[in-house]
Amino acid sequence: MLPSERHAIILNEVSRQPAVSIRTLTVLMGVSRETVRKDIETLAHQNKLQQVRGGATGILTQEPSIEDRSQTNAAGKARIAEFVVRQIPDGASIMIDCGSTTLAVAKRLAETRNGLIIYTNDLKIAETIAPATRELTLFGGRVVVSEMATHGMETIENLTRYRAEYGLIGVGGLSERALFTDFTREGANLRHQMMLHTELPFVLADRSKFGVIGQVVMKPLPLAATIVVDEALPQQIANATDLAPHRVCIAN
Amino acid sequence: MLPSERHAIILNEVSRQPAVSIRTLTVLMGVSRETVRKDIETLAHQNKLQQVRGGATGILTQEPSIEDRSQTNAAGKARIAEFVVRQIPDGASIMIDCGSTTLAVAKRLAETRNGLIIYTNDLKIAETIAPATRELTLFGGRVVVSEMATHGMETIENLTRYRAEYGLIGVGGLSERALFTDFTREGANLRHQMMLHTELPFVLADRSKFGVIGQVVMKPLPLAATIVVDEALPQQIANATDLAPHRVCIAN
DNA sequence: AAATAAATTGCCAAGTTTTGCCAAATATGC
DNA sequence: GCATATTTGGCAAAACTTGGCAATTTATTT
Repeated sequence: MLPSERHAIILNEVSRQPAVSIRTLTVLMGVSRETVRKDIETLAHQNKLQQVRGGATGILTQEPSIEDRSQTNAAGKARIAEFVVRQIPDGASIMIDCGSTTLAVAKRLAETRNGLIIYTNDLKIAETIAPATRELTLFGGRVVVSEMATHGMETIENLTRYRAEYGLIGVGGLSERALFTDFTREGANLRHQMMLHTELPFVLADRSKFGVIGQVVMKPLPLAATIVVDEALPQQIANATDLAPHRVCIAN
Repeated sequence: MLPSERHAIILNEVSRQPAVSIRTLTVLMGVSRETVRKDIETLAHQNKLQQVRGGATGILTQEPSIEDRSQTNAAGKARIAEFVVRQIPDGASIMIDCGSTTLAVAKRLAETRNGLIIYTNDLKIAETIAPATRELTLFGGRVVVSEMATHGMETIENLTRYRAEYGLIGVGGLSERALFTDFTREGANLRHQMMLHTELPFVLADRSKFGVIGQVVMKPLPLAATIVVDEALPQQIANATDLAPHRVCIAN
């Protein structure tokens, strides 16, 4: 039994089960405890699995990134993600905006769908959803390092060449006075263009966005846009007349 | 038993099983250890299988992730990285090709430089080098998932808008007969364009590329191109006349 | 619930086996 | 007879096993 064979077996085991014990592996492969332990050590060093006392577990793809925004109202974002994913079938073409809310949807899509055709300007989303794609297109341009996403004129130029069935679009804020707002002109412009280039744009706003007013007011949404929130809109916002023509869905 | 017979048998074995040991093959074919080892060496060199300690495995045991490729000749790549980084000052503008060798350089740049202006088509490189950048531009286009980099016509269109002082360009193979080669037409084209859009293109080829012949032959390099290797070129390659006008640096 | 005993596991070092690599000798094919 | 292929032998490096001991976990007793 070659080392590489053993490695393949171990990786196969941890991929099928949450964890494997060294003991199990020794009888399975007919080598000593110590050998198995060192194999696991090697593989752990390569980030192929995680070494734990008595054996190994699969790598936890959930890296605890310093993304504080992803933590904000994570439960609400997960509910929105679950709701939106139910509307989208395998093989759909989707344009995905950057942001923590859309990232939550991308994660869920990666887990439950495949053969997708994806367009995005967010590097992290691209990486997350890559395994579930048939085609993956990244809009080029200047990278805003704090968001790890491309923005600007060139990005929009890139974007306007494409058209997708579904759109997943975030917002900076959603308030009574200004309705949809964003923090940068470039971001607002990009999001608006995304909505224009998708058949069914979903505008995602978890409750941490309620009452937030950004510096840039967004143009009125296309009529096809569906607004998805994780709890009922505050009365003042819901009454805003400009919101009336749009479908508002509460994910739960 | 002819060499070609043995090769056929070995390839047949690795295609039916995940791995074969040298020992098994010696009794199967009735030849010595050393002969089998050299057969495997030959076939591995032709990319027909993968040589591992004690035997061989099929070429597609599992997708050769970027992490794995980064580990082949990691020491050589690190030396190349160290050498190249010494040529590049803080604040320089650099165009970086995708690949494991260029990734090694990007890592080192991130550690020791800052205020860089970076252009790249590789998502992983973008993430790695982001903290050290003053400006970071990603070329858009279709993402090749196995490499996590954009390729194709649109990427080249994006690229041709820019111009940088330094270029870090990888290669698919470097051989006597075909000189610089690549595995895809798109990749070769992209790399060529990158060289045309930089003042000082560094072509990086660690020794794992020596003797490798890709399907696509690259156009002659611009005269400004400097070739960086981690050990002296084999004599046959060094003698190739097309290489004469270029500066060849050995990193050590 | 606390203390103790038993079993499991991690880690280390020494000893054994296997393997890679090199060079010389031998065999094979043209 | 010459060039190439293969085997052989030897050495160093790497991998594997074994046994021991301390640390940790689990079971049992008080």
